[in-house]
Amino acid sequence: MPITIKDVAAAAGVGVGTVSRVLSGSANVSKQTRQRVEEEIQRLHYVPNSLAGALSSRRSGIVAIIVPTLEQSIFADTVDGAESEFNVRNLQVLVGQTKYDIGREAELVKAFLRLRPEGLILTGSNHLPIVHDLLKTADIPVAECWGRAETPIGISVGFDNQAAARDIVTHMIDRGRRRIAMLCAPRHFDNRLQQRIDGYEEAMNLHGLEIDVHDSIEGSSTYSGFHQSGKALDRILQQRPDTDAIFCSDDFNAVGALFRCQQRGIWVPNQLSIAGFVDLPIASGITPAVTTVRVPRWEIGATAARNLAAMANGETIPERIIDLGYEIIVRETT
Amino acid sequence: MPITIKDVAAAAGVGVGTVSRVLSGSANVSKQTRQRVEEEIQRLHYVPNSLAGALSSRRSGIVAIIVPTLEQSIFADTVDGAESEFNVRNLQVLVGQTKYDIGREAELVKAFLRLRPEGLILTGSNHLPIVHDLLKTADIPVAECWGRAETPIGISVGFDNQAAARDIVTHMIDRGRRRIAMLCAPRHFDNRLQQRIDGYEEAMNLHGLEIDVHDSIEGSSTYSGFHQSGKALDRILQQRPDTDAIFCSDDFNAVGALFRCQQRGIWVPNQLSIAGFVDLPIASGITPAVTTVRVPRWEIGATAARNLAAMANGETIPERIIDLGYEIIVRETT
DNA sequence: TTGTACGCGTTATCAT
DNA sequence: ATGATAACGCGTACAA
Repeated sequence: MPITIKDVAAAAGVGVGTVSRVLSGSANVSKQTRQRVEEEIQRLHYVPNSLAGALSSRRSGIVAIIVPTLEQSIFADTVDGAESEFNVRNLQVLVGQTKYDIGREAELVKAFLRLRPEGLILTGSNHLPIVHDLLKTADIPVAECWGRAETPIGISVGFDNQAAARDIVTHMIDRGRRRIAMLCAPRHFDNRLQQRIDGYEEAMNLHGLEIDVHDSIEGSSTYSGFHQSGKALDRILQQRPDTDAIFCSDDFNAVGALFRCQQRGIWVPNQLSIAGFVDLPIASGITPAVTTVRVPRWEIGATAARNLAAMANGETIPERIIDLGYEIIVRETT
Repeated sequence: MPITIKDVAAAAGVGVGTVSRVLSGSANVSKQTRQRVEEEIQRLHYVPNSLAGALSSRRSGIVAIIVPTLEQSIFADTVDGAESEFNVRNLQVLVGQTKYDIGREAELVKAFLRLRPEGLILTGSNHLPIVHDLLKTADIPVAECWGRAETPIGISVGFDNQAAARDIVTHMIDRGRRRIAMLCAPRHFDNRLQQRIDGYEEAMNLHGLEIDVHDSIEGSSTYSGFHQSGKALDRILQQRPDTDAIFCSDDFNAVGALFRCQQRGIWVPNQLSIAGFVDLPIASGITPAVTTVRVPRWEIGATAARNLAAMANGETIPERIIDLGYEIIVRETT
């Protein structure tokens, strides 16, 4: 019932090979035949079956990207970047969300691999052993994102979370703060947040300051609003009223803490200094604007996509570890 | 080189048919053979080729969703919902961003259709004619989202944008506001924003009030921060200093306008009333909390996915037009 | 319960 | 420049 390349060939009075050549833009087709074939393609609304093409050519034209979540626009921006770059290269993009579950990541990898993608983007570098096995035998270009993997499966595209955290905490110390607490989002099965904690501790230790890390959320539930960060702020100040600065593992928590300060009449930054991480639009939008670390979340996806596409075409990538850097954005909260 | 079902069959000493049955969970396989086959699958890290399977079975296990953008987390939440529901049904999800370009949408549809998806989710109901043709001959389940299409291609999953806008503007009128301006995001090629304008005008006309619609951004560039909404607010108040309320086409613009008010010392809601649309986390997070229309953005994706999956399985859907409704959330800015 | 063989819709090779 | 035909890797009768 569905119309195939044979129907087109028959209608145009040529062989299937010729139609295939027209479709792939091969030069070895005469002007007239090409036009006749193209007319039939139009007329019959013929849509080539890529599944069959992929099976034969061993190139699926499919790529995949797996992120923790599409909420909060953090990784969504990475998917945005990847999709944008893949799109212009005629690569179709599969997405999957792990919801911070390393097991679901493995399931997604397995499912995607069946579709024989020409490249795969993963978030972070903490994967189940089976994922490593699968990826090794699949032998396709792989990019691990958002961190700085020392021994990446394929390539690594991201930035140094620990150094970024260290730098922004150092900035607060330079501003005269001494009792700096850290407000941290749920760490799930991810190690990027741990790296940020490490960076915080690195800076604090270097200056002989006391470490004080708090979870923004009790238990392991997922982030659901600014009020949670506000309550976490309350807890911190209750335990240590002389806290003079708070480093948050992301802007959401920083903004939530800031709102709570405004409600309680705590003067930011004079009484309390606040810094975030990621640099979401809201960080620069609110007053006072939030000091934060700008991370290249869109570029991470875009760069990973570009490199994967190149590798899929047999090109060789100069650097296996691509560090896109970060930037300390000093605003009004510090 | 890559290992196929034949390799597994040979290794397990059975026919390919048996391996296929094991893979599909068919009951007609003896315990022992099944186990032997499964062992070999494990040992060889065999990953079935879905491209071949799809070609043979005529079921790709692929679905696709096309949204305007993944920025701002508005449609990203819809993709989140869709992915979540598709995922539990073992359907792999292709995503595409139109970037508000109706032509890019057509290209994406064309490209996705080659992969023979079992379902397709589109945003809105304004498509190029070619898209209608393609979809008609493809004959697959299609869902149009975020609006309330009267004559959907397949099904429609969303809410009544015009009624929602009308209701929230009516709410402001009920609160005693008379000079209500509308601050509108770039309308691109989308008609949902036009429907919100229609709703605003409907409410205003009903009460004999004067209509005053402003673009949040000069030209057609895309939204890039709260300050743009702030400048738009300045323009509105400059032209009509007696404006006593502003209805914004989305929360970003509402929040941007609110921030500007705070900077300028304009007392919200007493001096100026502000309402948004969508109900993003920031609307309830900031102080004063923003009155807005809560729209079921995650549910839109999830519901579309569930119904598409059902239709792909040959089930019949009771309603072609699924209206998920909306909710006026009155907070502190009105 | 199991194996065999055909067909799915392409691409690619080889003649012509 | 073009046509015929063999893979590609799997599902699925059908036969055994």
